[in-house]
Amino acid sequence: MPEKKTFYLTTPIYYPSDKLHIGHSYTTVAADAMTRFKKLTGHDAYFLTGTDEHGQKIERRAAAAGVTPQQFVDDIVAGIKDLWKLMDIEYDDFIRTTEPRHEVIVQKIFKQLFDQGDIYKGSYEGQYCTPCEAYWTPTQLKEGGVCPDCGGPVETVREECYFFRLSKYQDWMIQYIREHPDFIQPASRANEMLNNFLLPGLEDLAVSRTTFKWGVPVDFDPKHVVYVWIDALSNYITALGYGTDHDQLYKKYWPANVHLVGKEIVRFHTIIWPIMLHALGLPLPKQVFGHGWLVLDGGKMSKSKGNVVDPVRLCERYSSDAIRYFLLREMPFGSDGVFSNEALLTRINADLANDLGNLVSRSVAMVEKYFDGVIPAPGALTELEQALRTRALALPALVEKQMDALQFSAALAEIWKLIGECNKYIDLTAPWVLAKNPEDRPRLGTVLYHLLACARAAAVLIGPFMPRTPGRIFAQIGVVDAAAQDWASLQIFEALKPGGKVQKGEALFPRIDIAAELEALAPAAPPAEPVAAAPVAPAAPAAAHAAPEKPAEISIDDFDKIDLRVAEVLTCEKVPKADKLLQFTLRVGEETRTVLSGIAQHYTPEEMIGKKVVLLANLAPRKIRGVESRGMLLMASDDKGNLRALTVDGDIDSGSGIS
RNA sequence: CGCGGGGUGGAGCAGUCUGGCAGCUCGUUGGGCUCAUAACCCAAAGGUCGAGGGUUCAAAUCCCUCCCCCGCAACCA
Repeated sequence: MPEKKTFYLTTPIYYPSDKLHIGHSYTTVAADAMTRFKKLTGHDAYFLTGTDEHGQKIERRAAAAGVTPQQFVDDIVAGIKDLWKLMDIEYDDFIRTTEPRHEVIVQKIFKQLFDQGDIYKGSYEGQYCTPCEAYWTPTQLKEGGVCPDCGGPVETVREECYFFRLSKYQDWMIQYIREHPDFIQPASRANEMLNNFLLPGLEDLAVSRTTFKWGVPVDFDPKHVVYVWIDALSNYITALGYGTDHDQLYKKYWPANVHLVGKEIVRFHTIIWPIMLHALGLPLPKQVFGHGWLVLDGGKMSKSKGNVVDPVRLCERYSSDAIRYFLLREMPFGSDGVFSNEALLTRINADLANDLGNLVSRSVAMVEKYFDGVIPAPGALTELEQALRTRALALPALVEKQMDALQFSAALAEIWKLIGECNKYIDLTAPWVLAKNPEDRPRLGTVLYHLLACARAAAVLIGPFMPRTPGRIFAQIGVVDAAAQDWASLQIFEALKPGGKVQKGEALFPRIDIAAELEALAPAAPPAEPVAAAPVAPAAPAAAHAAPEKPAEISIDDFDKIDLRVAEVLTCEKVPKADKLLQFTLRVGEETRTVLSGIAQHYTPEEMIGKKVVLLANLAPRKIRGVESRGMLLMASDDKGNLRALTVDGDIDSGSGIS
């Protein structure tokens, strides 16, 4: 018996500063499906996921929440593990970068790179804004060299810091990518890396920080902590015990077959990580696959838009298998895809309820009705059965081919062709007609047997994608033998034994009333919006849409702090090199002032000139693009991305107060 | 000229590398069937393949120019 082929697969380790959303589920479900598929096809597969728990952001979040960083991440990680359980994610290991097994090795790696001269101590000199605690590059600074964030002065600060010699390996990396066209997938991302980062030249990378404490200390220089690059990326080997004296897993599984990553972090996995490994003298992962994003109707998912999709809610409502199916089926794995509730529900109804669920239901119902639930033996075959068998027997190879290219959607489409064939086969053979003539009874048995046999094959094949469904199908169609549930059994069309009993059960995927569900899924009523019909809406500054929670109740005294004025637009022009900015000159009573507003995508300058608009007049001035903006124009916006300016009903002098 | 992705029936997409009848799912319309979860099956309508030019016997596909959309960056509500 030869050793099983190993297959090591990873997801990124997620940053536990918030609950995860459906996008994280997407990557992880894909990894899980791939792992299950490899295990099903006889590989020794190993699936790693985890969390990247260090860094300033978590340190601050924890402080804001009044807990230690460790408590903070423990809490969120517990929620992440619950989510993976809910979605039937069967990882072989879950690494947390705060675990000692990881931290010790990170220190060791850092030390080794330092000792061999690939990490050196230098200093980072930059323009630092103390109130904002941020460095700015010369190009980011505003006119007059002030902080782009707060408009205050910056100072040249020199911070001691360790650097990793990326530059030394740049040419090697370029050559490696060119010589290994499969290393970065999809291929278009390789071009992106070369053109954007490698060919222009790599700079050495700052790999330590002294500005925060929540990280792995550099053991030989403890005022530094190891920055995210070396800390987080190392997880893929520290989890395997690399660098310890119990490194069997590392020896067995490294190099990884594929790192699944979102397209936003392809860069780190295809430049920094390979160079790190190369410097350590270790082999590189065979492939980094940068998949696309789930994009929402209204654009990218983001907390500030309040359009984050919560996987827990969807799984509880429609079953994790249905959600897993949707994620894997809806779009090709490399591209972006649109997520919408309607698309989800349509998929569930069309593919799972109508095609698959109903096929099992009608097949089982006929066996019960015509054969008292006993699986009939097949008799003589016609071309129809031959065609069905040919397709079913060819299917495993087709699915495997698609899976090896990480084309989950295409793999599922192959399986659904068989399901479609079966539904058509029922129509062509019309078993209910056969049932009326006793002499057609053998033929009827043949037809029903083939339906059950195909359902069995489909059930085995969908297991990696929808782990809960095969068992439910087997129970209904009378598969009890474990030998009829594995990959090898797919080469035996008759693995389903005649004589067994079918058992009609609940609908596998109940059909959904889409209109009603869309209502139910609609987000809680959006906060009252400062709509144009209420020109003097005492609303929060136009950022209301960015805060899904309703603002706290305020008193009239609070409102009195806000100085709203009618302002007349004297001039308006586009700010060069800024997509969204319009620069206004406003008359506010006797006064003239300059205000910038990021509405260029909604209004042309010509449209605005002459309008009487509503100005928040006592907002602290702020420099934007080097121009001081004194005040803010009030805008109404909805969650569809529409934006309209508040104006005054009828004529009134500019400068008039608003209350 | 910052980087990248994209524009294909009403919607969402495949096909483009390697030129050869424009395809899939959903939706719409008509028909069939009654085993089944009002499911299933068949058929039809619907496309200047973003625009223009070029190469070719032949272009969604290759070359050139242009327009538009999205993401990153920048900036902003």
